[in-house]
Amino acid sequence: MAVTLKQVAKRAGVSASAVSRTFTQGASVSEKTRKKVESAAAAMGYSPNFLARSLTTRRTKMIGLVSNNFHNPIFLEVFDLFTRGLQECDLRPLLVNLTDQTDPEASVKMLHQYSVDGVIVASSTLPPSFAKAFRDSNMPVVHAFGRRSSNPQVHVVGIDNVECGRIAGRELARRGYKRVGFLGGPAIATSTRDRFDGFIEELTNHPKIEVCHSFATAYSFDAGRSEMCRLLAQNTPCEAYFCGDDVLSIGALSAISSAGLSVPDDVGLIGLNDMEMAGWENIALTTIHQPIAKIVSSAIELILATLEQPDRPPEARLFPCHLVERQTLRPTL
Amino acid sequence: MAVTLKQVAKRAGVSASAVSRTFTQGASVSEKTRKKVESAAAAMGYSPNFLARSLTTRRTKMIGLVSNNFHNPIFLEVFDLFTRGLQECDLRPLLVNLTDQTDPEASVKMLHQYSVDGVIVASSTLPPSFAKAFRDSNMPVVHAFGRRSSNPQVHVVGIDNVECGRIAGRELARRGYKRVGFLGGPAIATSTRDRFDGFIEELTNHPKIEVCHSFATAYSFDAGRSEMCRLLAQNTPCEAYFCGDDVLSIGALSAISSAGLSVPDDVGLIGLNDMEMAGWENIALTTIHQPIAKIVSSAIELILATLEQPDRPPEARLFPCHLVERQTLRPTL
DNA sequence: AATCTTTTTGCAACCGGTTGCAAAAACTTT
DNA sequence: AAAGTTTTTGCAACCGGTTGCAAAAAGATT
Repeated sequence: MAVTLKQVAKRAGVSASAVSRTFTQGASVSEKTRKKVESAAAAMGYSPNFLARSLTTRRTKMIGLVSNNFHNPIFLEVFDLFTRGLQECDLRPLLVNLTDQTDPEASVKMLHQYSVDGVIVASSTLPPSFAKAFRDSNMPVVHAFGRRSSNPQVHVVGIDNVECGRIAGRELARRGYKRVGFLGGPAIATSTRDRFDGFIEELTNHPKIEVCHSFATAYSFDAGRSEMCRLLAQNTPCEAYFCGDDVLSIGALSAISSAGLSVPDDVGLIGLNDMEMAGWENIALTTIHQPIAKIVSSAIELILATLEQPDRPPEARLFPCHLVERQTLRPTL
Repeated sequence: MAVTLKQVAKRAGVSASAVSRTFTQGASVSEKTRKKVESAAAAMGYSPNFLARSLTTRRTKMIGLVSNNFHNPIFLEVFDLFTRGLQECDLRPLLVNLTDQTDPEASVKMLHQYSVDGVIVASSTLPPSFAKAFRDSNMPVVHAFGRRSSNPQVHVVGIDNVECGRIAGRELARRGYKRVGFLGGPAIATSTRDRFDGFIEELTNHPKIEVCHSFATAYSFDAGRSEMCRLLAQNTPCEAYFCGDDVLSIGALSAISSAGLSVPDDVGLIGLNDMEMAGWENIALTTIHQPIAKIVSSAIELILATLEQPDRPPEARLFPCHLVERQTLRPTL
């Protein structure tokens, strides 16, 4: 069906190598044969088969794009950025959705079988078994939205979650709240732990402030909503909450208004991410901005660099975050 | 680096064919050699290279997953469903993000160069140039969320947008609204046109009802919001609007509450899609449910069938939609 | 044990390309 | 025009697999 190099060679009256060379950057072909080949190719609608080519070049220009965050709307933005960014570098994302049923080893093996040049793991909630499998995969791997470890085995690009926790703690203290809560994502997620640690650490500087904490079962609207419902049903909810993620905050927001309470008058909220929706006028969430565009482009840059230079030592790139004030915290007293 | 079939063959003391056959479904190998090969392979960590294999089998088990809807949160659900569904069928999605800068021909060519077995185009706003390029690609193509055409050239799976327009029109009429509006997505999108046509058609049965219409620039929150702002600033906004998509509705909702008006008391809204967010308690959008899970699984089923039987005539599968009543339309008078 | 079947095996060609190498062709220089 | 230099070219081997075919091995039948 498809036109092959040999057919083009025959029609152009040249050898196969000549055809191959016309389609290879920087190969030696005279202007004359190049013209002959190009017109034959155009007439026949030929274009080289990348997979066959990859066999010898050892480059497929495919990147495994792996994630398990298909329920947090911010990841749609993330996928948009990744796909566009990779396409601009002439790379193709092979998308892998890690579900609970997925076997870590199997996904790594699959990516290996498809000879992807590298893997970008985009997840803030990567189970350790996956982290380990990718670490041991001896493919170039960049973990975006991951966590810096003391002994990094794999490139990490993301934010300093501990620092984000501190920022949130500091801000709630500054606003004069006396009883604050941490409403985190899944307790196992490292991002949750780190945000929690920073939050607590900062608030130990303010011994008068009382701190509670609890964890939602997922980074999702429903989880945030039901956790906040539970908290409000207790006799003494906090004055303000740091939610581990915007989508949790929005769930919490919904729970609060359903309970007939108002934000920020009755309960204050601060989120994390600054997803597009946080800026919607009917949400207007005060939140900590995570520079996802920078994270994504940096991850791509890093994977490209690692393709060039595979033995590059693992690197952690953490970007600073900043507070975006909207309308879910009460004014400073 | 990677272990090859030949190395395994050598170690197992058999021919290359024997190794190949142990890893091929239904090939003839004795139990004895299979065991030998399997233990050698396991010891060396061998697994077959899919791309090399694809050269002879002519199956890559890769499916191009093409979309330009990276700003409508419902598409995160769509991508989740597609990736899971494809993975279950042992297929891998090669993701392509069609941006405004993308050249239709070039993307088709690229998918061809990667020898994808088929293409699923998931878009409700596919520009005609792309539709044409994919139609002419002579690859198996299924257009999900597409439009039935009178002379289909390509498989389509989706909903009957005209009928959705009718449902919305009927519902607004039933509620006794006397002045209704259509707030559509981009005027060029076929889905918008069809929804509009159905809406108008239905309302011609109710000559007393006055109908206006306008179009947002995209299927996005911002577009919905700014279009609704514009409408409210006019002297005579309608009593209720059918928005061409939930995300538009939510933008409109925001505009309405910013204007100090209330839903459904001052303005009624009905959306289309029933995205997860529509059910969030602080949104509670009355909307027309689009069965995306069915659409996705049907699209996958159809592409699988087409792989088996490439000359299968183009088919249109349209699923029925139904109204989901929440709280953005006033009760029947 | 000899013959006939069936199963298993390896050879060799092929899938669609790339690339090192040496020969051929095209320029330069004298 | 001969010799030297540079560029272009085709051959052949290779990338990592699969597969038709005929020969070898195993099993069944007499």
